[in-house]
Amino acid sequence: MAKLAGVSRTTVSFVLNNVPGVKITEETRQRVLDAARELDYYPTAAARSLASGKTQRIGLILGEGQERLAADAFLPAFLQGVTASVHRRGYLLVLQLAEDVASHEAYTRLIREQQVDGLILSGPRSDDPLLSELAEDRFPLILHGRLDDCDLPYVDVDNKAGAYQAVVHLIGLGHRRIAFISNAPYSYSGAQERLAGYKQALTEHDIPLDESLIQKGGFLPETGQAAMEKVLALPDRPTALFAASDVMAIGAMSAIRAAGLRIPDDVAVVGFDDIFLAAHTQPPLTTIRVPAYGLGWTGADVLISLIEGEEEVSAVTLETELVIRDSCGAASKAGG
Amino acid sequence: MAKLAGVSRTTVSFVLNNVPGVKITEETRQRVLDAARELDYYPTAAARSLASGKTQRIGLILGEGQERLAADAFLPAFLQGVTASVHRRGYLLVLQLAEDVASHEAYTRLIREQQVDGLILSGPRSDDPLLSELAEDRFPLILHGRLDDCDLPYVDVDNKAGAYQAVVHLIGLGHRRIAFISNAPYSYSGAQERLAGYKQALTEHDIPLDESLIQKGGFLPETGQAAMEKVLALPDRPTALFAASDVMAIGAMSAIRAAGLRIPDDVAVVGFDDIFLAAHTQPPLTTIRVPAYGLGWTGADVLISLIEGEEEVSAVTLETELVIRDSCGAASKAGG
DNA sequence: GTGTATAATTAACACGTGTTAGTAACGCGG
DNA sequence: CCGCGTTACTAACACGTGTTAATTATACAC
Repeated sequence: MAKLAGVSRTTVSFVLNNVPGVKITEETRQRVLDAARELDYYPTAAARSLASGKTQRIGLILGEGQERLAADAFLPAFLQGVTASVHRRGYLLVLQLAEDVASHEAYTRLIREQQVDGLILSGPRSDDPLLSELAEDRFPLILHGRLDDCDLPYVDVDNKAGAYQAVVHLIGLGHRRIAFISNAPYSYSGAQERLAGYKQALTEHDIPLDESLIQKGGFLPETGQAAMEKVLALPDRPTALFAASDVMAIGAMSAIRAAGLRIPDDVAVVGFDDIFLAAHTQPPLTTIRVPAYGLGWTGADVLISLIEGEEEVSAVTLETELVIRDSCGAASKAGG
Repeated sequence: MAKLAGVSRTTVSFVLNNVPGVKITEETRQRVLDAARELDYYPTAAARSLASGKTQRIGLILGEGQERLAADAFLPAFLQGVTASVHRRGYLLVLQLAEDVASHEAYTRLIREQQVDGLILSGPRSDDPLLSELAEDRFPLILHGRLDDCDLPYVDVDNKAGAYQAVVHLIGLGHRRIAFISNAPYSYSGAQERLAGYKQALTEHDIPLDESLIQKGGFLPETGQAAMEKVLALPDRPTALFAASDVMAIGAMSAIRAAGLRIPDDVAVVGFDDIFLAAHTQPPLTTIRVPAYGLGWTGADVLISLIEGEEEVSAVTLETELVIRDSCGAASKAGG
């Protein structure tokens, strides 16, 4: 305690916390600050938390299974955004991975032990009863990824609009038989929304839906490859593919090459995510850019605002951007 | 407090913590446990920390700049390993990213505020004075990545042996002009070690070193591409490339294709890391597999052992593994 | 000078747990 | 019935901070 150096102790607390409504002489204030600097004083987190009831920490729960996480080229930028925001607000980040978010053990401890002031929950499940319970308790909670039958605040990218954008681009290039490979099981709302965007684009351009062109993908590139093989085996194979993730696109491109077809001449490809390797596939991948950093940053920022009671935010949706490279054929057409 | 439900309060602490050397009747023990279960009691972390002096948390500092992190296809598996180990030991993980580990603000707060019991420091810098200071204070600290002039315990992969393995493989396929592209600036010990392995392999096989074949890479694929372009412009271009990271290999492959050369026929390529996309490049990449999960797991495990005073560990080095795919030409040679 | 409002500081309590020292209950030999 | 050792429990203190209420110093008007 820095009281030894100065004169008081309560005063130290007032000075260091800049408590409003308390008048301190400029002289004593300086004396306290000097002493703190000399002793290299930092208040003990545990004591502060105990007394104030705030931890100055938030938790990030990543509810992704092993395989999804391993193939998540997205996480680094997302984490970067989260930590940047958290750091700016003077908080710390507690990270927890869970095989399955629905297994409560993952975050009940964090909440019940009061390890954190709030949570970002990535990959929520609609069948999680604890979620509604937390919502009732008004525990500060932000979802990363929309949840249909739930009014908890969330942060997400506009998946449907992004997919729509991608497919309209392909339609604009003259394609009418466009295959779809999902980025994940449809229990993930993101997968549903990207499919919805695909369908909307086709419908609005009077192109009939062909269920045989719609394939399920997973997280690993192999699943994209397998899905594409099925589609290529159809009697009337598509001239274009919209893969709902870049990883799926990369797997699918392996299948297309293996079938002896050229990209984009025989099959045009558009992906989703714009992972950092998308610019270095063969050919470079046209894709929908997702602001991973921004998602993380916003999620943390909104959560902390919620914790500090500044505002009442319901939901934030970030926009995507079409990045045109070579795999869709637009570049060569423009050139020719 | 669950004392209301039972009879005491100190007893509750004894029962829940299973304090050794204290005898409790089986009956009261059950009564306490029942009450705890009924009230869904969890001890408050802050109070526990304050009283015990332990936080049951460890910190992970990632000292990677923006660009490196964005291109780190490695982080997910590493994090998975860390969190799995941390969780198993009943700890929590506090994650902090720092543009530069040498900027102390990144972790002084964590230590001084006693937010964590120990730290894993990734990407340490030898010019960091605080490191030796912490070493003297005997603050539990594990480095991820070796540091030459420092005797702090570390966890790392055997970079030199891995590189040696890769280059010997190429030599075994008949190559004698083998280019090298580093995975990072040489201020990173890992980059130095991989270069050392390359040199050792050549020397042991009586192949003279050609400095013009040794190029500096960075973190982004573009740097690998640029490095390869330089090498290909040489009058006597190499027949093989050892890229010290898969990301460099992917960038280099773009350059090789752009030069109208075939892989592996004209230039054989071997990478390093075995990121999850390595199996889906064109052609699939032969590479050195690094146990990212194991690195994370071991780092956390060793740190916690250190914290709990179980053992005195100095350093752990994990082995790499050669994964043969198509880009080195071994497969086609075997087939033909 | 006296009373009163205001400014500056501090004493004292609270936060919820771990832990040491001490007390009450019990058994048993004498 | 007493004394002593063992067992089962608890009272009381400690951890380091935030915060309210009380205390002392200062300023000002009459």
